[in-house]
Amino acid sequence: MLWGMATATSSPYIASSRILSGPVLHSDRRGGGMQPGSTTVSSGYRGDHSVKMVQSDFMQGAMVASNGGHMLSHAHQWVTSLPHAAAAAAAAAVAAAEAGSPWPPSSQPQEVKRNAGRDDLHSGSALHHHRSPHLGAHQTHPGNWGGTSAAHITEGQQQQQSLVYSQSGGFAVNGMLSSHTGQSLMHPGLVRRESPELDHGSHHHQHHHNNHTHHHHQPHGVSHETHSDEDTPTSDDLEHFAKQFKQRRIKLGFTQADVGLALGTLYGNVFSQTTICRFEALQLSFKNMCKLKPLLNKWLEEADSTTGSPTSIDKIATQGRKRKKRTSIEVSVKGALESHFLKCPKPSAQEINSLADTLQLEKEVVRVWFCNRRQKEKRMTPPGLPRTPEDAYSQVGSMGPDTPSPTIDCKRMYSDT
DNA sequence: ATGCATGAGGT
DNA sequence: CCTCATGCATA
Repeated sequence: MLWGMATATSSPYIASSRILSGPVLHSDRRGGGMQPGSTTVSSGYRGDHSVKMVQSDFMQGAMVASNGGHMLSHAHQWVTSLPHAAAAAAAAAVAAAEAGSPWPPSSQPQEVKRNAGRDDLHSGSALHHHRSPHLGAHQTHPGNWGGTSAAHITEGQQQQQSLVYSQSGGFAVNGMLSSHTGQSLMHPGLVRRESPELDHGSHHHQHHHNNHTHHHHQPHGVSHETHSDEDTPTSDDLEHFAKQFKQRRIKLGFTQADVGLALGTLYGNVFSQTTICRFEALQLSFKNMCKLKPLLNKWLEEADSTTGSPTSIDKIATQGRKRKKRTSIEVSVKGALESHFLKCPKPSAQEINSLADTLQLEKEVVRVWFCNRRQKEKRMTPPGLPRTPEDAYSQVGSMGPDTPSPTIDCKRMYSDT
């Protein structure tokens, strides 16, 4: 009954009552209209209307509905909503994860606050974004892990939002799921294709992250280094965890997609392969990493405890709405954009306009490109970091407060798979 | 594994 | 319009 309202309110993509709008197309046109022969792959949508629905969307919708009752207002051009009865296993959200922990050390103002899961022992830090969450020792260098530290990011407006998902279903929680797609259900031990770097926590890979988020434990409580806990982890923690997580995951024979799905059935939040992948590669923002860690950690526990649990899983439908076809930007154009980005990461609307014009791209595309580019800049692991097993470059980081890191570029790296 | 995209929130 | 969390679609 939780979705009672959802059904009522219904949104384009919710399969509440059969709204079947069928392919209601609007003459698409976003921004400026595409140029003929431009790089963009024409065709805003393809003609396949598959009936799909993403749980997350569903949930979100439901939530919104229950919360305020207001939800999306505009139908999208590309949307082709489809009715679909959904049998989801999710419910309201209690959630609470008040996301809030930003990078410990960073000039960027952000609230530091931990979720109210349970313990919260920090002494009442006044938590005023202004250094020292609880230990305030650090805080120096700018933000940015890979040092790409663009000096240009001369501003610091960063906000954050809270996510309100998560819920513990009182039901339908059957731990692990293994997709019998062909690679699950194996036993740890013989799986794994090749993993040069094997376990053991004896290796110390100190990365060059200038983030000297030293891990000193709190004045009281938690004092284990095997942080599997939930205090604001240090980036070191995260890195280690991610690494370990990946290892285990692989050993257990799960794919990133499996995990994402399991998380959904397990805790209510479904995640895509992409997200899991990015987590493992530390390509998420620090904050985001912190938020996901606990979940993945739980999964891990469940996973190996359930060793061999043959719960079956069902592939729920995916995708529901039509997206604008992904625009492929030519390399040369990308180069141009890159250049501009270096000069000015945040071009004004007008600059974007002219740029778009010059490059013959839709304004929107350019705008989004910059947004994505900026986001990328904020990820923990600068793309291209010697993340391969063989890394181990002990480059010893004595980098202090500021890491120049001139090289923002990053080269490819080939790894397995 | 990643590139481009969508959307919720905030200004 | 931005930031941020996420993910479809792709290379």
